[in-house]
Amino acid sequence: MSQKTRVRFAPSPTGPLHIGGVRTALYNYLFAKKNNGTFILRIEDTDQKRYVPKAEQYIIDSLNWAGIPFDEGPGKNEMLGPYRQSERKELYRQYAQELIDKDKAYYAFDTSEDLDRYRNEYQEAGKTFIYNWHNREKLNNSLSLDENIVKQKLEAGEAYVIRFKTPLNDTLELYDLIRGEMRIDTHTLDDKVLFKSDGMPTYHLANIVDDHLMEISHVIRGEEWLPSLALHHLLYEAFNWEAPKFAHLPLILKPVGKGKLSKRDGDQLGFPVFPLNYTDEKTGETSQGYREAGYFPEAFVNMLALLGWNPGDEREVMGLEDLIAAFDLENVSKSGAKFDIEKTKWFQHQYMQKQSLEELTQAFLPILKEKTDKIFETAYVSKVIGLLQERAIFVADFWELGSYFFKAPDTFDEKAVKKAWKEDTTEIVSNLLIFLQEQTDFTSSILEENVKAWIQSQELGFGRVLMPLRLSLVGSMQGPHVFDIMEMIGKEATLKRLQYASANI
RNA sequence: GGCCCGUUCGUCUAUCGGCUAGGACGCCAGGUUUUCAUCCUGGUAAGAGGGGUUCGAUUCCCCUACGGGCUACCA
Repeated sequence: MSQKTRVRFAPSPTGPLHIGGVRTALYNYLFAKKNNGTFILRIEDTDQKRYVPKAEQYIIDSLNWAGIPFDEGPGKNEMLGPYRQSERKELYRQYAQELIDKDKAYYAFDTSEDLDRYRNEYQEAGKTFIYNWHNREKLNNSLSLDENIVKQKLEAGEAYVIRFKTPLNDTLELYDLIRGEMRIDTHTLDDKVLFKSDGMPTYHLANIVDDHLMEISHVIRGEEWLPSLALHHLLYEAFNWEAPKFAHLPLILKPVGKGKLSKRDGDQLGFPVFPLNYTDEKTGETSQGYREAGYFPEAFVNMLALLGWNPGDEREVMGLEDLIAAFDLENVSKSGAKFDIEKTKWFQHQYMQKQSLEELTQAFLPILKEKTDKIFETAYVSKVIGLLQERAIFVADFWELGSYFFKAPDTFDEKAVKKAWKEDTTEIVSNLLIFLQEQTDFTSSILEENVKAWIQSQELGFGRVLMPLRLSLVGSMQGPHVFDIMEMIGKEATLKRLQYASANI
């Protein structure tokens, strides 16, 4: 076996990749890069019933957006391909046959209906039906049937599956890089189907064959596979192949309540569970993605990395390079992590502060164009963003936070009016207007000095002037320094807004 | 039901037998901003329960409880 680190992310193209899947991909990516290894994408499309054609492209787009592209996979550096299991179909048949020849597997002719019936009967009797050594001699398979009859059935083209012949009394000592040692008694295992009657392998067979052929060194996958580890271990033994090392990642759980995170949680609690927008072709329903919700991929990746792993010190805001340098399977937690949208937003806010004005301006320009027909100079937009950046979480916030830089307020916040606009305010504002009209310099600092001096000369409180002023310019009691706003919108707009407010409040 | 995995503040986590149990998010209070937010400072808050082992257990072992996963010709 190759000494090189080779890991794979092996999703099933049955729908959009959810953030748990992205995190599995991310950990694989980080582990590969940390060890100068190769990150492989393999598409596990062995379930023809659940196959969704566009899901593969969605998966690839998601990885690219997140900044964790694969090194090897469908259409890219295909040295040990093909990387779609449907294209490797014939391969699995050979390996299934090899197991039969070695007496490690057998043909089974029981129909799904037969098995359902057995399961129901057992359940009614308060027992559990397991297809294994308990009863395989009594069921319809090549272990119980006469050799000639089996031959006849096969030649007649009767439908069959191939099942693994689980060894009887053995205690397996399994090892997981995250969880350590485990013991499993093989007599509790069932004879899993390896090869289906439709000619496709099941996950278990395809997985082992491909990981071996693709020279995978480490299998890093979700905890839902932990119960299958014993079978996989046995399969490697049956083939007489060296098994890769395994690491089972904890699951991402619902923010509230019980169980693992699902699409429903996102809908109910109002946050995305998918990296990119996804429209279900059957229902026509679109689920929002992190990208479309306005998250930066760096923030998204940073949040996911820290959900179930830590760098061993107290750093939290870490770029991809930092994550690669610090990544270690030993620091992955053993227990599931509840997803926290507030913490996710906090990461996004952190990355918002790191963005350059140029990048933010380019990102905001299209949004601004949608909101108003007026054309603004790029330099002006950049200045506005500079004033708003520290309070923004998303690029779209620049409009919510600063629409008054681009258009005069037409309504005034009721509570703010109550607080700021007293009986004598209209008179004060008309005096202020006269004073402002005389001002030739609308530079923020100079304006501030002059206006404050004027307020004092009028023997008024600052609040009685500054609050109505802000309300008139902004429409509510919020926003940056009021004199910065005046400088930005200029003298003419300032006077107009004061006049409008006086007349309309 | 059976099998497997897990269990530290509300949440994400640190601690790998010596603890005044640390950090972050959230929340609360104060400061800054004569607005709001940001920001700064401070505060709140945790070892599931019971047995062992040990001079000493959050840390090791066992039991119970709880949580999670699997139990398909799905992955």
